[in-house]
Amino acid sequence: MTPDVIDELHRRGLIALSTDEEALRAHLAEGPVTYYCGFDPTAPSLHVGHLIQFMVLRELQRAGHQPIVLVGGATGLIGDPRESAERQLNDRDTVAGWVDRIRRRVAPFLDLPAAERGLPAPIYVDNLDWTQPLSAIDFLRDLGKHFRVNRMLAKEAVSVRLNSDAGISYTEFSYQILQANDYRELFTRHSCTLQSGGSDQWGNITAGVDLVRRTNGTSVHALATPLITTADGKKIGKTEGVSVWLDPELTSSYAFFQYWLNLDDIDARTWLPLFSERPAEEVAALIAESEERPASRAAQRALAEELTLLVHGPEELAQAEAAGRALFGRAELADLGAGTLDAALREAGAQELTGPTPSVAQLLQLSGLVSSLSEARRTVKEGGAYLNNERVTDAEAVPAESDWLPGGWLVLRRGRRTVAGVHRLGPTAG
RNA sequence: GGCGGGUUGCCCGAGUGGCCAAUGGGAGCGGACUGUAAAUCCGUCGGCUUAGCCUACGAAGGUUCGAAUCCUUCACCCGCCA
Repeated sequence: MTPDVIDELHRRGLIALSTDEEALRAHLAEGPVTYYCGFDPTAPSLHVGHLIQFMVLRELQRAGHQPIVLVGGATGLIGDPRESAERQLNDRDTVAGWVDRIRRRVAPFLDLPAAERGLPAPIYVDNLDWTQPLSAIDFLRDLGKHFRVNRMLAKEAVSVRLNSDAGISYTEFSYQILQANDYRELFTRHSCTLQSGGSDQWGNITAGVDLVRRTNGTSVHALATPLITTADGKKIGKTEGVSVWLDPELTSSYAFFQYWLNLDDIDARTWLPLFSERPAEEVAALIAESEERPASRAAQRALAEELTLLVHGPEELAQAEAAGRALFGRAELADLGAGTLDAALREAGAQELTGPTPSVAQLLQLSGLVSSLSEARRTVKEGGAYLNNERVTDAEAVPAESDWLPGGWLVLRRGRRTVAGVHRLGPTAG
């Protein structure tokens, strides 16, 4: 018999909040349970923070339960209240596009285990399907009657906003009703009896639990993952101020791999159980290794490998690793084969150049390492710009013919670890 | 609808006629030290054809030799009253 799912989720630190846990445990033990987790399309892609939800979904699937993945085509149009400020509404076409894009990228997490190991294949739903047809009368009579404004005001996200200068729009205030209704719809349509989500969603999740109980008389269940932050209290998944996305068009597999590899020691150790599906003993061994020999970056490496494989697949993982070795290894750039260099730089980020060779400052801007010429000049002045691994001292200097590496490459680097390539077409002779 | 308060750079927040591209803090970025880590210290932090110029202090007008700072109108936010 497989170990109890709830125990396993606890072991990994994936449960921060739960409705009656013993009742849930018993419910899961009775047989396959249909459960869901929702994702709102607030951007073209999910980011690494969302991975934690898939960890929960995968554990439950592995235990034989039936996953439903909801993409919030409707709730994405309304906006979940954030504590900071009102959201900017996105137009309908944009949101619909994001729904498609997110759904496509999410498929491998649950479909693959279904195909490979005969686990229950996920059901995909969009709450636009049942929210769109709701009329104002339906909404106010059939749903609104079940909600006490007093309780709605007490939800944390709402009360924080009420007490802030920003206030809260009626639109966002209504959000919890829609999410609650999702749970009710999935309960009636698919007998869904468990919802998981982030602890920041707890208010919305319990609103759904309450609604189902009130309208159907059934006690359904809920789980929430902890809010994952770095040791210094920042949100997961931001690097250089930029989100780390799951979509390879927004974050390359190389950048994704590097994100995990560059975690600081504390975060790598605390996050390892959360994100790694390795057995408990292996996880413990990796943490011990990381503590004894931090320079081995054992925990970081394990996360980078495992998650790049999960999100991007085996070929992409191999390339991301090779690129990192090539660009950060001890080898001289000139000694790398043209093929290796080519692959590495294309992973790291490459720009094509046509026409005469511009100055170093312009190359830095072209490569995307800096966003303006002023910043390029500043970076050079600060001693943070490198051409082919050699520090650049004159921003206006133009690389010589002899600087072009085999295959037509210039390797530009900003700071210790941000690398990009500039490639020119045609034969390098000339 | 009335009265009062507010809107400054990525964020917080000073600045109430010239010395303001704008104090300070945070974030970010770079350097040193390291292990492609953290901490620490130092530097930097609107743009450009960079000893100069341009654009910026919610928006639009106006006063002035000169405005983020004064006046008018508009928009939005907050509070109190109706």
